[in-house]
Amino acid sequence: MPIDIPEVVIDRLPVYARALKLLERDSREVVSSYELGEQLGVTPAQIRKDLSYFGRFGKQGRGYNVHRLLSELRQILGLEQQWTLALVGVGNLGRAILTYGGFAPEGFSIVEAFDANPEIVGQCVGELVVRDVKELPDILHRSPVDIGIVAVPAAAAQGVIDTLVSCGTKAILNYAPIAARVHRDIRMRYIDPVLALQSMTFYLKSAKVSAR
Amino acid sequence: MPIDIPEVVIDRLPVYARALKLLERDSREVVSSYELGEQLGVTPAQIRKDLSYFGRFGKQGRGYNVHRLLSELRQILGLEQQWTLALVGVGNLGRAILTYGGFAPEGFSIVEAFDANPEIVGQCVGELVVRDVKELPDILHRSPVDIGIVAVPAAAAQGVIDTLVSCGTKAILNYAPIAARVHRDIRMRYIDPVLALQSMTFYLKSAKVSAR
DNA sequence: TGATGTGAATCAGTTCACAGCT
DNA sequence: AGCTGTGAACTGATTCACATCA
Repeated sequence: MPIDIPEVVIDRLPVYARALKLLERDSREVVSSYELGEQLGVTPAQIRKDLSYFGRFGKQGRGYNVHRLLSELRQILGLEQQWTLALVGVGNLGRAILTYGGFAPEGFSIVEAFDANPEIVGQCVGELVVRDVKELPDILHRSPVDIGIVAVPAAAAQGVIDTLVSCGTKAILNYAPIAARVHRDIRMRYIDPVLALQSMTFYLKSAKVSAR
Repeated sequence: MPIDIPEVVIDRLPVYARALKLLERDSREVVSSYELGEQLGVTPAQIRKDLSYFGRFGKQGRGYNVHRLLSELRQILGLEQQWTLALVGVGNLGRAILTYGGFAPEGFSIVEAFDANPEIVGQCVGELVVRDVKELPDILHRSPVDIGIVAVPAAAAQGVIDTLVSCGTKAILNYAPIAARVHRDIRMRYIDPVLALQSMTFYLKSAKVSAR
């Protein structure tokens, strides 16, 4: 059913949901596509068109009921559900991910953590005991997770991703700086601050004169 | 000069550069758009078209000289230069950013760190002493940085971004979960793992059956 | 009056396909 | 023979503009 909806549209829905959450917290009852667009730096037409893929949530002359629209979006995106995640790689970065407080309130709970380093295996980080990555297939076959988080060095990342996929993981959040190759029905998102910086410098270059 | 080149093209160049770096390390002399495309999951035509915005770097019948193309891309993107960054927000996340080893080898050096919490101000993290964010305008006016990194709570983020911009910062890497409003000649990149997860769940939803 | 929802028009990005070079 | 570079064709996304409704 939810196919042939452009992926860019899906990517924007969580942004809308986040803005609506703020509006709801401020007890706003109704919002127009114009106001929402203003807040998000998006055209009103874009918002209306995006939403129209999923239904008719607005009232002409009035706008959208904030609570109603938020709840529709949460339904559409599956944000009402609880999602389980397994983290692979408990170095600096992995630790920061484990202790980051932003996932749990959104329904994302990291239920397993793996590392290859024997000095790290067995450590407690937060609520979790770090497991040996060798046990990953066993553990995840027994109780699969919805999403894998990859925070291992570049050289190990493709292997880890392949293993996760072979355990039935259908979505991966990859922090490793590689262009991973996966079957196209596996969802992949990249968190890659270096890439982000390297594309901005193109625009800075012309302006930049001297070193500090 | 470098205007009306689509932004998506610029975003892909660092990806190409990264792949070329690997090839160079493996002492590969020449690579075709086909092979590069294979490795990156991109069509060869895309690569050739992207590169053609900047020049004719290939040899018909042969492909691209790896070293030459890498060095051209580094030039185009400004990766030969050293870039200075200021971090705002030295909580969990900020600390992870400061200790992350991936920036420095790419020429990005964090030269200032700011926080609003008096318990954090004055602490040493890595090489840096954390400054009070109140001193930020003074310090950055005196010695500006190229890029700001924002790792403060959502509620504080827009204010911090405005301050950075008023100090002449032209590019911002934003880790805060907000849709920031900035003048369009300020470059902004978002690092937002929650958004990434929330768009993937849309696709998982249909498949998901039971809870763990 | 003031907003939505949506076909149609436009704009942007990708892929095709092939001439041309080595 | 093999691959680049690039207009042209195509595909996809955004914006326009307006009928429609509260």
